[in-house]
Amino acid sequence: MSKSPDQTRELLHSFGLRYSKPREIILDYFGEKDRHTNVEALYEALKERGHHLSLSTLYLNLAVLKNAGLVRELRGSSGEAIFDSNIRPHHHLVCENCGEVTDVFLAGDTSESIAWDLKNRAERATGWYIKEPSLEFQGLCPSCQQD
Amino acid sequence: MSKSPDQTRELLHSFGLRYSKPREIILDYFGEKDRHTNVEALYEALKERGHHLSLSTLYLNLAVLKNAGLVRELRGSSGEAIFDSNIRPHHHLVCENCGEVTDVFLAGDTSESIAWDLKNRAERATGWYIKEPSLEFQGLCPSCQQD
DNA sequence: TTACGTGCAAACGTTTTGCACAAAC
DNA sequence: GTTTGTGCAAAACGTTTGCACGTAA
Repeated sequence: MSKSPDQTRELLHSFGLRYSKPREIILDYFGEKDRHTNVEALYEALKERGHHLSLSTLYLNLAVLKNAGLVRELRGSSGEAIFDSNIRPHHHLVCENCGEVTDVFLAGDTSESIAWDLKNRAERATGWYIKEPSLEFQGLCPSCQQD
Repeated sequence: MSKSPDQTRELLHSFGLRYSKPREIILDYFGEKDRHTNVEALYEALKERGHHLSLSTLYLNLAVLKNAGLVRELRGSSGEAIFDSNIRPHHHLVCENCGEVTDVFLAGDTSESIAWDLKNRAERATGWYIKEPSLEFQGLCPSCQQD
């Protein structure tokens, strides 16, 4: 469900950000469905749709949107940035072979409470502050398991 | 407890690897205590001890030692490789501010069984194979919490 | 003696930066 | 009118590679 330019403008303003065309294009892309994409892939995907945003614009705006809390950043198996449009708390599986990323929402809020429990215990054990009890597992996606 | 060259040679052979002086130097460094280091920091630390190993030698050997299971690799908050000499199952906290990494061993084997439980449930929910139920939390270390 | 490890320098992919111009407010 | 965003090109950064030489087995 893509938003109108005016809705996007309001959304950005409500997060304290200026409106710009590139920001609208990026948010439209992410807003369509849950997506995980690295910057190069985003660049290509937008180009295919006729939107030629420079890589520096993408990097800058992804950082801005991330700081505002509109997207999440995670790391692929070789360390590249991957941006996730789903900001509801959930976990990730990253395929070590092909780089594919999938979300995991475990049944009910149980997985969240387990993650919170781990977070709380780790905080007590170490004195650290843990920002987000979101977990990233390395593994193999179904199709890469067949090798 | 640093090993003698002969012990290091045997250790490497028992993992199917050849002995070399750089491998001994790296293993000695990691063997002294639990360490987390990125490649640049390892390079500098070894140089201070009078060991001038090239970066390519470090990268290559860290990959070799990792594949053999003698060290673990994780990712820092900006995506760089960090190598961990402690290969017992445990979790990590990564400081988003200064990059510091600390190990978390939660009381008893409970945290491991929780992690295994999460792993099993995520595998069932998604069809993925999850290699290692080791978790990496992003957060702030005690000294960076004071900012 | 054969396979493998080393160091150097060059190449590589990803991300950041400096700058002149344009757009948002 | 002032502040902020954009695109380009160049630079920076972490990592990998090709190659001639040295070392382990």
